[in-house]
Amino acid sequence: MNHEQIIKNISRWMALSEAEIDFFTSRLTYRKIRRRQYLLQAGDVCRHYTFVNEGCLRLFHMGVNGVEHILQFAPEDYWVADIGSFYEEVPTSLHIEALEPSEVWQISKPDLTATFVTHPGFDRVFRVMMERAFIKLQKRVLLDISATAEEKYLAFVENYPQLVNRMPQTQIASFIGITPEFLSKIRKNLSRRKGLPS
Amino acid sequence: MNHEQIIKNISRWMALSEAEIDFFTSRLTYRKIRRRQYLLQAGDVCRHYTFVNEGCLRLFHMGVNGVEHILQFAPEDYWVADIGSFYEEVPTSLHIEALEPSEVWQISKPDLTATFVTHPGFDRVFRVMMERAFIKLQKRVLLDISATAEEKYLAFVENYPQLVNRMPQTQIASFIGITPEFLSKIRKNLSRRKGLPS
DNA sequence: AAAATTTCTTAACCTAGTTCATTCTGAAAA
DNA sequence: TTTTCAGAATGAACTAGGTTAAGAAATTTT
Repeated sequence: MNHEQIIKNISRWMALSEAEIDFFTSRLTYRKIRRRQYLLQAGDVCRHYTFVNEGCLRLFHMGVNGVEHILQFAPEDYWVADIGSFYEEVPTSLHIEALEPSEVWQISKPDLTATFVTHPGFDRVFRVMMERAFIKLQKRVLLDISATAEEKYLAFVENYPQLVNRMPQTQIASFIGITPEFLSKIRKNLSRRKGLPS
Repeated sequence: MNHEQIIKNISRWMALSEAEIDFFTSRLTYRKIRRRQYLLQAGDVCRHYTFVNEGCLRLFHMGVNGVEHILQFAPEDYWVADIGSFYEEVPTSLHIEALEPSEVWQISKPDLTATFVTHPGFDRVFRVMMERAFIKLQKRVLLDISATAEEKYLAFVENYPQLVNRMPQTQIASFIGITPEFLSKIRKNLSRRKGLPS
């Protein structure tokens, strides 16, 4: 429960003074979360920005038919929130759930706003964080509209190597936008082509 | 060639003082662009943030086979840039091209940086702009991984009503991620189902 | 206003990916 | 050690969407 990881994370984007770090960390809350526990459910307002210190969360949408689509995996060192719901304080249509027992830091909107007001440097930190997230998402859109399922899977393997052998295949399929059955086929093909040494 | 539109655009996110507006506008450059003219080509570094005052641009990717995929339409009142290339000053893999004769405001990275440094309020403006863009893009990802081609088209009609009867169908198809032939089918189906009054 | 080019439509055929049903596997309970 | 249960694999039948090609319509250019 120390701040090391989260400070390292935000310092990536901008040098921060002691005072800034102290102010920010004093506003954080630490939470342990059980597997399957929800941090956000459709209909709620997203009240916190969440930083994952350990474990893995997912941000997902659930269709009328009960079909789930994963918008974001959030393993260690990732931020997750429904940004629209958080800033506008409107009900979300998404869910955030722990896929593993996890530990997170959270900051509420009032506390984050206070941080922005008293230490404007954080506007820049969060601007740059948004830019990175945007660029990543844009690459994903390009894949989604242009690539085959196999290409999308290979891109996933490249982008989230730490998750490939950690998440059930059904979750990965739900992130890529294909059925688990088809992902199974793809994987078989790939391993057949590569040839598994005895 | 006055600043009305662009000032209105950025003021949406935050109240700006006279001084801030003056500083910012003094850094802007106005350009008229012919149809088909490129503002950015793969291999170049994206040197400007571009605001569209009139006309319409597109940000797109061109695959090896020559197939184009549109990441963003930028009609009046939109901003467009390859954000990654712009901030990192690395070569882009994207193109920005005018789909119509257009008129734009541009700001270079040095000028935008100067703006951030002397008037930190602009960090907030651009953070909020990024957030909006991110939210929109996240909705698009959800559609891309979950919806049928018809649903994607109907969402496009809802999101860009001003473009539906203004852009060639082939561009719309390239944004949605389907072939123009199939979009033709979808449109026929829709108009048949709706029944066109004599 | 003719020529040239781009865009749209249609239709026959093709395939990547889905659906559904069944079996298999392995880890956790008990 | 057996039972349970979620996840993974397999395969057959199906369908959304792609491909190709050719002609018709619309726009741009001259």
